[in-house]
Amino acid sequence: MKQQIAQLLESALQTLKEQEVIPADIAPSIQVENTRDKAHGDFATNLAMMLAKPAKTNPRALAQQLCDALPESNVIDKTEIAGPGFINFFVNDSAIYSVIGDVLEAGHEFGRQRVDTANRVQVEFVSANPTGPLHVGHGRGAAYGATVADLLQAAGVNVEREYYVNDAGRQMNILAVSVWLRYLENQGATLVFPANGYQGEYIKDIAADLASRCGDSLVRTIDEVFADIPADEPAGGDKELHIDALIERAQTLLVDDYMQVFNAGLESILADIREDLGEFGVEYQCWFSERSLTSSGDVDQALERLQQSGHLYEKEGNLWFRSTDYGDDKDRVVRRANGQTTYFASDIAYHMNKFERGFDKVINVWGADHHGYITRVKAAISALGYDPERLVVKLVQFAILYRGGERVQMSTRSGSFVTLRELRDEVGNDACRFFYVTRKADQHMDFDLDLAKSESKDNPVYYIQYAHARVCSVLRKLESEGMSWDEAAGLAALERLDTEAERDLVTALGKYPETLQNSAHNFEPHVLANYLRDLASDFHTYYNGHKVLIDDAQLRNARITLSVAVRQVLANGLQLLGVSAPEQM
RNA sequence: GCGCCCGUAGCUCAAUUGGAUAGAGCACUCGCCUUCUAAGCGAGCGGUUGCAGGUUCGAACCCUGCCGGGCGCGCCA
Repeated sequence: MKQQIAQLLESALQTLKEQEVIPADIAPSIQVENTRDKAHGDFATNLAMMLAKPAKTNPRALAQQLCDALPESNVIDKTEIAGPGFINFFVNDSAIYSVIGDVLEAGHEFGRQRVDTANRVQVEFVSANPTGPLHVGHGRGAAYGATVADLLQAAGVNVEREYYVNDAGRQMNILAVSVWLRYLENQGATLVFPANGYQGEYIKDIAADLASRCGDSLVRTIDEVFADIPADEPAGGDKELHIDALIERAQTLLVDDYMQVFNAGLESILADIREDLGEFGVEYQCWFSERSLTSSGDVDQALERLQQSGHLYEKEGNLWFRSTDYGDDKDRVVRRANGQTTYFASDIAYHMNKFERGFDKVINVWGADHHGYITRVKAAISALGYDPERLVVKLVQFAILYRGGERVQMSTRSGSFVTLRELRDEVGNDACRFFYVTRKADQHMDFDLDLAKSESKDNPVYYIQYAHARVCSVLRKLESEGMSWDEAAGLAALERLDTEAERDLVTALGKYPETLQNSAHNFEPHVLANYLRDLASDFHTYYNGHKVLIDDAQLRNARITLSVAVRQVLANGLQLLGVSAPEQM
């Protein structure tokens, strides 16, 4: 519809150019927008205001000339000039109402675009370190990333979802030591658990599991383990030195068996994360291992490429990347004097790998606390010769939980953080998914647990689902009353839907496809969430004032047809948000 | 100190990316069940968009400077 109007305007523009009202050499981008207020018609353009200056006339006069030059159209009822020079378009009802037939014909495909396989986009999200269960902060990234990916797919993008598994590095070694020490306890040893170790109960479960698989083959005496280890923090020492020494000791004592312990921790936690996300409706096409970047040679290759192009230099034995060439605050070390590559080096290799895999665009969903990394990663991408615009980083702020009006305190240290699983158990997957994406991602959000759990109109999830269930209910009632619905008759009688509420509802349906597109391409799921709430509201208003199951068969068929179309759009939208559309509540 | 993000109704948030009179929900006040689910609907109340300038036909949005809040500034991950 917008395109049709834009074409009419284009034609009018040409006419005025020929009449030399408007200079021939300007080519404005014609903007047709939805009106905010229906008193302004259905669509509006600001064209006259944009052209008034070059045409050396006032906007309203030019608007009139544009209107006069508009070709005849069977879609437009009338145009009006309003405000400072807007041209408002009033579309005739049959054009507006045709969307109902479109919805019913397309069904669950309505609003979706066919996937263009040439346009490959990767969405990487969550990517939490596999050192413990996901918490509510990861949950928001999961809901956001999954929804963005689904939206893009619906918008016709060939999407691949990926989880970057940080299965290398010091944190993972700390996890391995934590598991091993709990295993030793499980095998009867008494020891003081390191302050910097992973304290959670889940470590004990992994240790017990390890014990049942390996028996006592991994047992070493406490004297061996702790001999000459520097004191831990509670004993007046340094917790970092303490844990690092324990890591080294574990590797020395266990030799090849160390990796068995290491992998026991990694695999168990990864399996848990995978299951957790699966239950949350989040699936990945690829779980990408950080370790694989080293074994495949990608890290070496990436550094080699940077070396070749002159972006690396050595200083004090360390190898540095000159990221300051690309606006970074300081240069960054990629390989330490001891030969170890840094985490950043892995990140460089990882992004090189992504582009080498042929993705046109790469979207990273990061916690907002990682924003400092954007500059250096983009710098590396540029230095490797890729267009940094092909990487889009979306930052997700943390959600603050409230229960009973009180902020739920969370801290990793005390182990009192709330896991995603606990949250899902408490409020349900539907409310979780919806609440997480109902606010802009880069905005702090307050997550009201009581509201998410409440089964009332205050809860937007229930509110939308209820609208869907209501239509289902009407259809059930229809059947039990022995009445029937004739879709063709309904479509033929749409002109009977002549009340204001009905026209509003149909207009809302017509906005679904573009809402979906905007929501997808701007990576803003909240736009769709808000739309669905508004659509549900329009339907509730309609439902309250219009009885559907009436004796007038023609009007009844038309109203059912409209209701079913609304149900379809609600279902389509909810599905994209990962929320169920119940038939009964 | 430097860098990034944010500041909108009493509260939680929108605002089609520069458009018309800044909108919803909650809270508060008042109405609506003999009707397909009241898990619903309607009406009212509520604003100097943190402050001050600037850019233009037009600013919550763009620019500058303040004020206030968050985060980041390791060879950690």
